[in-house]
Amino acid sequence: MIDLKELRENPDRFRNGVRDKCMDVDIDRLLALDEARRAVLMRQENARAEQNRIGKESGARMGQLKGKLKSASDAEKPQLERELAELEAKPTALKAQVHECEVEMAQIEPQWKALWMQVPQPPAQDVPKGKGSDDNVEVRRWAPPGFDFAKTFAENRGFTPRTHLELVKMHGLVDFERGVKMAGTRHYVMCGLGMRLHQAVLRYAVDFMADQRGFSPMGVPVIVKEECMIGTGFFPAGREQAYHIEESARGSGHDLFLTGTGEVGLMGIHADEIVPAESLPLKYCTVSTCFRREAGAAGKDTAGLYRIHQFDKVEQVVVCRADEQESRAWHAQMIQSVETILQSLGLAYRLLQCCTGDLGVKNEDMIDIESWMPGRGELGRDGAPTGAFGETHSASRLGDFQCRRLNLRYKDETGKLRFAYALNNTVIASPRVLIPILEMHQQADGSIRVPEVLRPYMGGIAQIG
RNA sequence: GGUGGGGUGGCAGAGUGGUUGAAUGUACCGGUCUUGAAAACCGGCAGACCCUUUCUAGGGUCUCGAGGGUUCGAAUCCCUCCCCCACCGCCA
Repeated sequence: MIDLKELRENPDRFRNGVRDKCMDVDIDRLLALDEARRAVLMRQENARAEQNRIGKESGARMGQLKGKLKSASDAEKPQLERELAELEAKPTALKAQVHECEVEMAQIEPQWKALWMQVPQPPAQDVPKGKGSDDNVEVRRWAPPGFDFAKTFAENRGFTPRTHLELVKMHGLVDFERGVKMAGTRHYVMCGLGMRLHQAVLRYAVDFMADQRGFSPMGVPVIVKEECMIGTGFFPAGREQAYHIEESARGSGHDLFLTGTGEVGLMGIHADEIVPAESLPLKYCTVSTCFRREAGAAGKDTAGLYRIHQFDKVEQVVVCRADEQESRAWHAQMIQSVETILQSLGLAYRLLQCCTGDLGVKNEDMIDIESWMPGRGELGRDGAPTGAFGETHSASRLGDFQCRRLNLRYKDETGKLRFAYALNNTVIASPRVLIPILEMHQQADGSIRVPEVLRPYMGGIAQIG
């Protein structure tokens, strides 16, 4: 969430942020609610202060009188009662005042809070303006030696590619029918070498981050309380995307939600903490199963491993000092890690600077990495797909938006408490990344060459089929 | 699932209706002492929010698991919920 003080001082920054992100949050209404809230708060606090003052002044006397009253004779009672009533008159009136304020507050506060939570982090200055993914700007692209983006797959490799769907069927790597039988649409069963490849990719990515980049691997909950979802910024906006375990409906416990990314568990670790400044930057990675309802995506990418309800992902996060330059440096490093991995897997990819309209509520800067998938895209003259980029990674800078929500702080050199800056990036998401791996490494006969870096994780197997 | 015991400041641990945001210990920070350290002694040591401000402070409200209630006044009494611990049962 955003800093309310900053909103009051510089509302235009947030008005523009909302506009540039093509969102609809009424900043002026929030400002009005905020002002109303503070007015009520002030009245309430003044009444309370007076109440407390009187309590200190004559509280003891009141207690005394009450005590006396119990053992008082009938003759003494009226006098005592009178004094007591006199003493109680003022605080009783104040009590009513406080209650009045509470009632008003109960009106204002929920609206104020709800609206506040919706205000997005404004995009960084240098993020290109745009309406949606069509306005994203390509930063650079890379292809393995011998692969030229200007040519078709057939021209590059000398044969027409099979789609990953054909390849997994051919080698029995994935069983969609039985996945659907058990769990419905967008579910699948990973089989044999398919499962091994899936695991190999994940293990390789975790080991890379731990060994080559010094990130601490963590195992985190994938079913979490609502606070974690709100704290990490996925709720309220993304509520429809998350599976909801409604324990409350059973009359016990609290509701839980399945996380759609390891980011939730990783960032939740230090929620409500003041971490030692020396411990920054925190560099964590995790491999976790991710669950997504894909609400609103009906009919989109229905076939294959591209858009599924359950997958596994290695995620990396960095929590660093509240310093934009440092955050940018980490962003670059996290992206570089991914590029190293993709290159070692022999995949072709491009980096896209996402435009303002393609950003979510919580990020101020986002780079998407799309891998080339030869089996995707329009059909060519020969009836085979012409290939297309498909998003496999997303690297975000969140400023202090997420840590503010999570209440994750550190003490800076001057002793001031500050909300840390957060970043996150996919390391590898599988099985989606198996699509480019299978399609890029297929041979003319349909067999698949296993990228060398994965072989140690597959018992040395170099080829599938 | 059953029974019992608990949730108070970084930790430990008092406190059962009225200057208790909270004793005490300990940890931590600063100082004195010391060649240095330890010990001892002195001082400091929660956070959020609101208001004012000569931009450095000052004032106020809230917070003792969470929420609600009783009361002039709640850490303390009542209700609901959550969590933790121990033992038993069940179980991957």
